[in-house]
Amino acid sequence: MPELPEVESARAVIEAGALDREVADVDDTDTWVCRPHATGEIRSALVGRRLTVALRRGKSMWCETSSDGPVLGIHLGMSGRIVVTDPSGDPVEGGDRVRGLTATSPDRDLAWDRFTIRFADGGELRLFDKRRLGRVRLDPDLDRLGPDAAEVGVAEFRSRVGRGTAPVKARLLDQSVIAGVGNLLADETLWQAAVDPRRRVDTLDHDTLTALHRSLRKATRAAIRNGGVHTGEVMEHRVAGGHCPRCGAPMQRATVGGRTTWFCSVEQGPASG
DNA sequence: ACACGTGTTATGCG
DNA sequence: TCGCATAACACGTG
Repeated sequence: MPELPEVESARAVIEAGALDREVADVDDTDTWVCRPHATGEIRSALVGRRLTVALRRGKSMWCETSSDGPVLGIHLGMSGRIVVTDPSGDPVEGGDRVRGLTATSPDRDLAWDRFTIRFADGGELRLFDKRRLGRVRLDPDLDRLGPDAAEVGVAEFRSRVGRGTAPVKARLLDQSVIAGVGNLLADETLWQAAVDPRRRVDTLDHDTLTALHRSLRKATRAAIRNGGVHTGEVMEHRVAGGHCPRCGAPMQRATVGGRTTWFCSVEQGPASG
């Protein structure tokens, strides 16, 4: 799930529930997820401190810590979720509302908790991640991320996305170009703008890039508002036998930018967009 | 049993 | 060195 909208929800949960609480203990024993740190390294850096602010850029989020402590970087990967609980153990509302209750259910598989902060008040912040592709690290390097997809202005969007010769979808997925767009949000954006995902960016004119920017902002904000990228208009039609919800033509499948891609065979065909 | 996947990154090639 | 494509990563799910 985690693309920009889901990460923003996770950040908001941390902001609403995990700040200004003293860290009593940390479980950082999963050194696959807590890379490249040795067990105990993140723990000793955080115990006694408090998270002071929760920030996000694209799909990366991070927390600053008190007393000039290190920055705690968290990336959800493909399946990570953040759960914050109050002193009585109940989850803070606001995130994890997409689907699957296992992250918050009391009988969840504890092996899927890959990183846990225990607060002195008894509550916790957990990274729940079945696939283990999430990452937790101190002082993450964020320099290679492009501007946030929800914030980037149209002129910068056109100049960055329009550079090069890659297919437009691959360009949208490149986090160093624009940060936050994943496979589903890219398909939704391209469908909204009626642009062929396979089209090279050097064939896109000024107005098409402008339309893409508008569609991206619209799709991103709608997804944040509605609870995730799965709420996009074309999402349920990304299946074999699916049809374009606008014109009724068959949806077409291809691999673009290394990812499964669904698009309208007519409106997003080679002769359009 | 087997293919697939919402993300990132190392590697290879022109 | 740059831009781009692909494989690999871990592992649950259909």
